[in-house]
Amino acid sequence: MKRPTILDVAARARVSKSLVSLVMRGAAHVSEEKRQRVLGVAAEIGYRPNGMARSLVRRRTNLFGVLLSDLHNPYFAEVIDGIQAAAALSGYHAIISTGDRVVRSEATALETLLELRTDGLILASPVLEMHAIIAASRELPTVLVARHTREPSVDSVANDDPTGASLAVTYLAELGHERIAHIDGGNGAGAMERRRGYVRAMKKHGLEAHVQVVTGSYTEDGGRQGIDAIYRDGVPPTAIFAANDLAAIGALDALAERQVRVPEDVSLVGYDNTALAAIRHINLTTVDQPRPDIGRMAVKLLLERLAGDRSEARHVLMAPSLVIRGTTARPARSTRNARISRRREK
Amino acid sequence: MKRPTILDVAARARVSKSLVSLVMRGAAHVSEEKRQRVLGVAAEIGYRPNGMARSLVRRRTNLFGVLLSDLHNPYFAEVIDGIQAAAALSGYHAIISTGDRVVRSEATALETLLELRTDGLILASPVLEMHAIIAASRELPTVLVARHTREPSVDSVANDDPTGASLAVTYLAELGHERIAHIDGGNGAGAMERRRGYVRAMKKHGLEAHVQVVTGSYTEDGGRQGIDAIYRDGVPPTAIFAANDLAAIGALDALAERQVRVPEDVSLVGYDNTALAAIRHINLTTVDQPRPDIGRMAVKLLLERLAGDRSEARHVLMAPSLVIRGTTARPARSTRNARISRRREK
DNA sequence: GCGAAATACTGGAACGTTCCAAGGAACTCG
DNA sequence: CGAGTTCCTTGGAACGTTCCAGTATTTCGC
Repeated sequence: MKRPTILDVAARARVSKSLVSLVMRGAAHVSEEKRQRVLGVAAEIGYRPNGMARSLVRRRTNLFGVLLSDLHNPYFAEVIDGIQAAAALSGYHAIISTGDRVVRSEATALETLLELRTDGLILASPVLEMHAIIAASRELPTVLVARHTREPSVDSVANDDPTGASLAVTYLAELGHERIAHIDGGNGAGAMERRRGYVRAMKKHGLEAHVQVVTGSYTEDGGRQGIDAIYRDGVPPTAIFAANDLAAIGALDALAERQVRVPEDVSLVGYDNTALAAIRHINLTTVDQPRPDIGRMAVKLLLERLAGDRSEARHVLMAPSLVIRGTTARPARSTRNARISRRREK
Repeated sequence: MKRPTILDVAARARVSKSLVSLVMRGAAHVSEEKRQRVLGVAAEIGYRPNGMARSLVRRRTNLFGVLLSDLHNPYFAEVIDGIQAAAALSGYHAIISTGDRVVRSEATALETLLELRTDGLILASPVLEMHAIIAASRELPTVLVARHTREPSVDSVANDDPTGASLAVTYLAELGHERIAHIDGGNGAGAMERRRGYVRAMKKHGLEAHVQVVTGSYTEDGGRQGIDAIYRDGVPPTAIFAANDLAAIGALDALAERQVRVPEDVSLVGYDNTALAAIRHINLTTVDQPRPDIGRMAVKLLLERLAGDRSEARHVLMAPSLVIRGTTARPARSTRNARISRRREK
């Protein structure tokens, strides 16, 4: 019942263990006769090389460890698609682990990955403290995904949040909106960058007078609270840019309760282009991140380090794009002002 | 720059490698003095045991391999929560791999897991052929999740789909509905069982005359097509049980297009209780599967096998439950018939 | 037809742990 | 106080591979 080893195959095929090793690795310069014999015996007795033993002597596992903050976030599923595709092309495999957004369990998951001696580490939006990340990066190539950093010792790849926010604002401004409010993501990852991008874009379009940022979060409730704040006083905006899709959906719901129609009375843009946004029932205009590309880039950074091509850190920002769906439209005529009207008539 | 080994620690702490090994594993009967010395040196030079070497000699990895058909399905995220929690309690770690619903890449992912010598295998709704699964189950404890089987050599744990369907139908019947239609899941996993459960429950409530099954699928489009079929001819039902949440949402959308109000004109029940269903904007009554429990049970089955407690297969069905939200109500009075009215008045 | 080069194969030494048998020191008990 | 325990500690033998240095054997060029 014991698992057969390379020695069992060798004995049975009447060759040395070294030759079996060569055959299993597909090496050249092996006679066809013995190759067939070894392969035959291996299949017959159900031999499968022991990856642990191989890794031990080769001192590499061909494994990338991926530490995910949260499996529930469908965002990461697509990043992993990219990781797996790129890793497979170079003969690597990804093994995924998670710490459920708890620092302690994330640390033990990381520890397991390090003990396993994975050849590289991809940390996707971890809640880990930066010093733990830096410590890991000293032991093996490490890339931080979807968490902004300027740390000189660890590579990173993230979405270009300011540009994404700018895409949303620019699109709304070009539709003719001026009073564009932003429901922000509180202190969520990238929320600061999106907020900053919103403000900068508003200024660029000469709309600094209409800048309105209300506090929200990356949740349905955050969006709902944002709407409450926006409609509490003053002239309501004609367009709202929410920090992410979930907040946008919360906003959508709160707007419906207030009998405010979308997009007739107010346009709404989300961020992330999650599966939710695509649901016809929701049909949300949103900013898409190139998730698979982010995963592929993470692997590329790892491979560069492994090849020894590079020792200084790279911080890559991937360009987002706008996905136009049904929650955006031109502002109602009454709210458009003269200047915009004129411009549109040119 | 080379990673320190147990020998480096031993030399520096002036003890034998065996003692270092004992200290690192937290063994009893080690003098406090040497323990401190070893621990101190280990921390100082950054020693971390090599898991590969350990696994090689111990002939176990304390790793469970989890092969996922599809990371995009949030369903599995919660199953994995349960797996990780239960595994951690017994000193195991889960490593996750996926084949993106492609038989070929699922097979190589499985191969990687086997070469890694994981101690157990959890196959979550794989698209793999059954013979490959049986082959794997001969090499190590294997449990099949969310894929029904009666295979005597491999354990399985799944949701009790007929019971879930019955919960939905029974609830609708008790609300007073008689014409309850079912949009099925085509040949998706568990679709047959849900269909069968629907028919059986209808009979149990004396509603066999109103059984109406239309072909759909586990997608938004499937739900939309189902609605088209239902409203094509005859008297429309007062309640619809969709094969899953996605189909229910497609149905919701198609119903809105036809100006049919939910739940005033027709009640709608989904299946799976995905995050989508909970969104206030959708607020779908649905059947919940105990996902974390399914994961925990999978680990339990593995541990039983590893302890040698059991050699014959177990096929476990977990009980689902109904989550009542906003898409269900009593049928409009005009459509209720006398018999039910009488019964309700008792 | 001879030396060099290519081809085909081999045994032993790693890789970094854990396990085992054993041995010395210190304690316990009648 | 002597024999048996218990407490610490140790070196050597695995675990299952790959790598390296080498040894035959064959092929090749001139």
